[in-house]
Amino acid sequence: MTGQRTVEDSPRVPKYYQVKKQLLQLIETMPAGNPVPPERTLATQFGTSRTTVRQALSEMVVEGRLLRIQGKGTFVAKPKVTQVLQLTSYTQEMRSHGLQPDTRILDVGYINADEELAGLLAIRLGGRVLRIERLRLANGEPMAVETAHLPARRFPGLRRRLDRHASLYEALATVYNVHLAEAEATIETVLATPKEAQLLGVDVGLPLVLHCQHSFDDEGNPVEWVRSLYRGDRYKFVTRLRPPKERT
Amino acid sequence: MTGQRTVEDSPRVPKYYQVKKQLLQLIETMPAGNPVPPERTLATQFGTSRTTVRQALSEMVVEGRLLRIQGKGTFVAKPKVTQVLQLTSYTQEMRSHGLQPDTRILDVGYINADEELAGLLAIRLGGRVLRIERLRLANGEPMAVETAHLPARRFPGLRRRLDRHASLYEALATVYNVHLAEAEATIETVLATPKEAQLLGVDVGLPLVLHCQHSFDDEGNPVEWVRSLYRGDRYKFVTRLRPPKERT
DNA sequence: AGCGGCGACTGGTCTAGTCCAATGGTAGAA
DNA sequence: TTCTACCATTGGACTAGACCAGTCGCCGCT
Repeated sequence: MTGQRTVEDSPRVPKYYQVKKQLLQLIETMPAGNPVPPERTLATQFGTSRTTVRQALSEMVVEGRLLRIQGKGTFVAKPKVTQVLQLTSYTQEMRSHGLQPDTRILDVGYINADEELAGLLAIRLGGRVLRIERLRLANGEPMAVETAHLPARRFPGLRRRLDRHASLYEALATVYNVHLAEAEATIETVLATPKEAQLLGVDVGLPLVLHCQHSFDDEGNPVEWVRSLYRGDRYKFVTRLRPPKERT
Repeated sequence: MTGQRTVEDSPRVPKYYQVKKQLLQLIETMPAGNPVPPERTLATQFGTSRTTVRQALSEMVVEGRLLRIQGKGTFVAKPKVTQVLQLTSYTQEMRSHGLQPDTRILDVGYINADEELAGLLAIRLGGRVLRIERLRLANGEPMAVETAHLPARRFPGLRRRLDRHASLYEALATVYNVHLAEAEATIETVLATPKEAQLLGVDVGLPLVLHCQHSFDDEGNPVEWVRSLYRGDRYKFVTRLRPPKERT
């Protein structure tokens, strides 16, 4: 008996959390890729319902410790990828991790800027925007979905040139002599919609990291606005911090 | 009838996700703090089980759209706080949002550095480390749990001086003439343990943002290592990005 | 008036199922 | 040998409950 919890000391620990702790011990010494016993087996072993086991497993999936595949089983997951928050292309970033990058264009087209997008890209309301939706993979595995928005007028013919360059940033530099100098990015937690889940090969509702980046060239003009969704179970981000600029 | 999903086009949309979409419409025009109907009522209205309703509600809680309080009800949540990723004190940060900051010391004590901590703080293995665990509140509401680690030898008497300064950083500057110049921070998704959940006033398993910060003074010496847990439903982070330093 | 207890109501956890969807192996047919 | 169908196994989603824990209002007693 663990004894009753004290009112101010020990929080009530749900049953599934106890199961989670036991599972953490179980997989502690397992290498990535190692199979974990099926849910129904674990439920029998732990003397609990399958729902309770599933809850424990789900948390471990969210935290990137396990990988669950419907019809196949549950496996110990690979370590998270550490992504540096900086202005660099996805291709370069993955290569620096020794991973084979790949990009699939999901959709390319022109849209008209609404008020928000017009403000972000410093174009007029209704102005033409090139929208590029891409799926980012590493070693064949989906890692992120990105939707970039660029002012069409500033980069004529960019759409046709996308295939000829290793990355969008390279195309901007080579063809238009535009170099990204700085960006402002926001990061927050969101959950995978059914469509995003399908693209990323995860279950609906998995926590994702929403990263919105507003990039500027070296003259301070806005170049793009990119909305990226990263798998929260697969990524860890790292960045440098400095003190705030002094107020004058 | 919505028709069968095409294999490559439309993902299967779970029933709870349909419920979620309806709930999003329901709360769209509601101000923060507005009560949402109880789960059992919603289950009857939507003609579905309470579990299915709960799943939809849970996702909206994780995303920071709803706030659920056991025994009380479910309410439309306040907008997320945007936290700038920079070297500034919590107190200053919250004030800049027009929020009333408050800090409660949970635990202060000395520990001996293990290998990792010794490396981080550039002290010898087993060296004395001041560990400060704090709960951060804004307008009386828990927002984050922080555990700071500083080399005890470098800052003698710091423990006794904590109460006399508005923030730890101010104490470091005033008493020891130490100013933080730069830090390296990692950010990743974790889930609230029972203890963390209790401290933050949330349910076990709520996604949190784990922020680990390794700070240095203007001579490049390590000053602290801080592990912070922010509520993912309450925070959005913003930062500035630059290109990587050129390789020479 | 203040305090405590009780009950109604709310959300949190768990059980025991059932059914659906995805995976992969095996057997049979071409 | 190759392809297809079937089946067993796995995880995903959902139902109908039951029980627990927290909140708050109301009523009765001091």
